[in-house]
Amino acid sequence: MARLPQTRKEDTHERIVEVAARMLRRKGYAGVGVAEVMREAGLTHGGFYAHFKSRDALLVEALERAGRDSAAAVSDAAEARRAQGISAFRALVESYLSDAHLSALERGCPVAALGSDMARQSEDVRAASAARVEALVARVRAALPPASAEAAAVVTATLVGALQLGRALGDVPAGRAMLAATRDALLQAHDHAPVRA
Amino acid sequence: MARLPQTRKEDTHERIVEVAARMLRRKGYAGVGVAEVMREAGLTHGGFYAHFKSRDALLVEALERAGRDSAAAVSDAAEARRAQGISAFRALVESYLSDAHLSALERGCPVAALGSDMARQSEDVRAASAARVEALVARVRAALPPASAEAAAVVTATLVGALQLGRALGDVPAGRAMLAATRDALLQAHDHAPVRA
DNA sequence: TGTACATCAGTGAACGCGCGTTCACTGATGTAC
DNA sequence: TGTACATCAGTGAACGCGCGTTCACTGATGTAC
Repeated sequence: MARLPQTRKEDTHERIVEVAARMLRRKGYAGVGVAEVMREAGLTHGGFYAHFKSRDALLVEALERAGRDSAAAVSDAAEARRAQGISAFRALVESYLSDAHLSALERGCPVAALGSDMARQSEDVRAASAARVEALVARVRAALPPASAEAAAVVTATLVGALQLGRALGDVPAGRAMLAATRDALLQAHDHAPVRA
Repeated sequence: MARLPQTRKEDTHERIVEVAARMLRRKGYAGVGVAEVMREAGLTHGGFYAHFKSRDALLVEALERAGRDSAAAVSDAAEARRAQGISAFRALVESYLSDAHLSALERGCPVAALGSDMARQSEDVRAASAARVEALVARVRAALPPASAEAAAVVTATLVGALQLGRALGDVPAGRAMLAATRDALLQAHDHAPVRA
């Protein structure tokens, strides 16, 4: 499994990125501190710059890691639903807008966790963030029937907005109501009159 | 116009809040610094605590101010469209998802500007933020035909998500395409089969 | 198999800086007579 | 109308703290012979 097993340093590097990927979603861009990341990875902050050119370089790697992990988690949940004969689109919507995702901030979708701050980041970080948005749109498009592919952007906006507002409401029942209303509307629109943009 | 014209101090207070309301949307919660707000209001930072109990207290007032101003701006733009015989819902969607709103971050909707960070704030600030979300949902509901009132939550999520992702894409044409696709889909759904959640 | 040495990952002290908050103060405004 | 004084808005220095970044170092790992 380990190709190029330059293990010592690479293992540490990966551990730092993993910690940062979670902290990034839990606390936002501004909440990721070099010292705290290193401490949570079991190291002292001095060694940080042997692994990353700058804090921003860590954020770029953490974004990619968060996107990959979250996509895998949503895909797994969607696959489990598909196995029960549910359509790909319904499986994606039900997984993304699940109560589990609502409360899984630090392991969830980075686009929902960071969306409103993306435009405020340095150029490198902003580009890596925009790439996460585009990857999410692509995943939504892949789950839509070909005839509705142009609806990918709207559906993505709806998914992200609903998860974010559901969390912002603060009250768990209110957040769940936001998700339930959005699930129903998206699935109804899809069933009765496949969305055509 | 000036009721209770306790002018000197009240004028200053209002000026500080106005500066903070813009800075809050331009730079996010973490970007609002006491010293910078005071400097931009033409004062020194020492006087801040004669006006506010804490930085958080300023944020609460700034959120209310930002919500009120942005709602007024969107309402004005929507009214202008209504005057041309357009439905209230279409007028709201076209105003909220306009290219002007896309690039008016610091004067635009605070929910789109701050959404993903709302859940991370202190209790007071989070509550004031959630109130902005609820006020936005109420405005959307008021613009929907009574039979579609239950769609207010979904539509709000879609509007906020689209504006935010449009800004996150960084590239202006790409952002505008996100808004255009969302406008089309929302208006088509509304015209052909009034959304019923 | 054992010693000598180079490499390398991580340590910990230090830097300059900006943060939110406090406080003794100044100087202008406005009231009393 | 003019002087004496209290009030009040705003000033500026200072506090303790955490930030990102740098750097001389230590001590463990691994290679050479």
